[in-house]
Amino acid sequence: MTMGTILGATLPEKFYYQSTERIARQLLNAILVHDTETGLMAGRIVECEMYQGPLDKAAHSYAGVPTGRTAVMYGPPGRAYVYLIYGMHYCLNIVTGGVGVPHAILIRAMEPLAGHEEMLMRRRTAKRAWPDYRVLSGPGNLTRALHITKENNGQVLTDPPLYLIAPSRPWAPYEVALGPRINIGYAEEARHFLWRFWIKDHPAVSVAAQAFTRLESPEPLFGVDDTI
DNA sequence: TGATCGATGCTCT
DNA sequence: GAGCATCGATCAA
Repeated sequence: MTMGTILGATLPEKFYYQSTERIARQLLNAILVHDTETGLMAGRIVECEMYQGPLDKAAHSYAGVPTGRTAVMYGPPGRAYVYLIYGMHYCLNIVTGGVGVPHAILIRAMEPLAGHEEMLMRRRTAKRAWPDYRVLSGPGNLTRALHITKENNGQVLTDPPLYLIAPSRPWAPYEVALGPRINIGYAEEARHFLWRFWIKDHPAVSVAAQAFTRLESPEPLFGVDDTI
């Protein structure tokens, strides 16, 4: 499969003005592209988690006041929020929620579609190599493979180098699984919210907690037929 | 196959 | 100064 057969239209700005919950479900239909100096890399999003501002004790924006790190979340939606965690891993979020409403969606896993060699090279360590289908599994792993860093923080997602597109043809049928988010045990009642979405049984979903609490039908991608 | 632990630096209190 | 939206190596079984 070539990129020409995969790539469809770039998701427009108004895609990001839908509710965070709707965008999270639709992201499971979308493709993230990173156009770098060393080549174009792309993957289908298969797992994500939403974080919804002051109502959500797990969110960086829970305090409700912008800080140096979280300022991007308070700005217009459709931008990248990238932060460093545990001193060594970057995590990529898509800002949603509208200006002043600090929501974001963490991308946790993707299915590789283009740039496999580049991704595998970036993920390789001294002792291990990963199978192709797991090269973008895990929030820290996918940023490493796709070379997404602090440099991407605040970038708009409607233009290169980092942008979201619709596939040029529908994906195979799938079910959407919902469950609690990963590694937010500190978040009290919010740790029970079913704010993690993934494609049921997809092999690229991050290893932990495949067990789902609820199943849903896919959410059609915004305007895929007639609006873009 | 699963549990544990160390790495490593930034952000916010 | 404490803790973190993680990962990979190691060790036990």
